[in-house]
Amino acid sequence: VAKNEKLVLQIIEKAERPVSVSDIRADLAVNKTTVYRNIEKLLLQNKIKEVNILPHITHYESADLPHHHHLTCRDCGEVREIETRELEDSMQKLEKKMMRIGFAVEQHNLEFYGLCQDCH
Amino acid sequence: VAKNEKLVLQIIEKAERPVSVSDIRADLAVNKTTVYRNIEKLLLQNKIKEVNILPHITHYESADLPHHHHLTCRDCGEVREIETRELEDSMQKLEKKMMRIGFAVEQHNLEFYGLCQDCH
DNA sequence: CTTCCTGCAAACATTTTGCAATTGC
DNA sequence: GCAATTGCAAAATGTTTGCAGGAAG
Repeated sequence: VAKNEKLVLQIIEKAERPVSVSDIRADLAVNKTTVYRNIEKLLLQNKIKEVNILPHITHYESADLPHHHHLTCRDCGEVREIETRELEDSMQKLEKKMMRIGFAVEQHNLEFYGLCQDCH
Repeated sequence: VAKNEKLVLQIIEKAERPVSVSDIRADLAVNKTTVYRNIEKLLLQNKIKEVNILPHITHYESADLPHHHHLTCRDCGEVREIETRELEDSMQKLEKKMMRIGFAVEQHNLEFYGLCQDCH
């Protein structure tokens, strides 16, 4: 396992919120190409996941985290993880329904946007 | 109301699935800057909505459509609208819970990805 | 005449690719 | 020595901005 691959993974795992490529580069003095390539490897190994907490900038988080979704403040950008246990039941029912119409759901992406307490 | 603004809106409204800027440009021979600027106006007037059916390419759809979400095939890219009425109840409960912890949810974004019948 | 709209070129941001140099077994 | 990893420059996308010309009222 290459050194930078390990370092990129560590940065993603230790962060308390999803990180972007530029977040990683702020912590690790390597070429951006190297970052992208290591992210690709980590995605293929299912060690990290892509998340879309904001349009146009892909963020990544550890794949070891329990299933959850995000709450992002449109003002300060704060990101909070949110438990959606109740929702997952209805979600699974829905996905089974989709299966019956021939669509095999592999993934869902749920993001909440709004204003946090401080910005409100 | 400018001519191109109206034309962009018509393209978005008549499409049966969310369209990207390049989809619009394939139908309308105007500069890309014009498309982006008209989209911005239409968003401000709440006539259209941004949707993230795929990473890295913003799509738009009419804001007149009833609230719904999308099912996107990762192979052929087919997009289907999906009723999520059951889900919206649990979703609203969740959003009220978030409100109680001081987070005012303004929007949620829910996308499903998988394989359609043909690609399966 | 004045405001709004458009096109063009250039800038920007994110991501990808080709190639040559380097590292590590 | 060979395969995997890296850096650099360049390209490919998607999006934004400044400016000048043209359309519309």
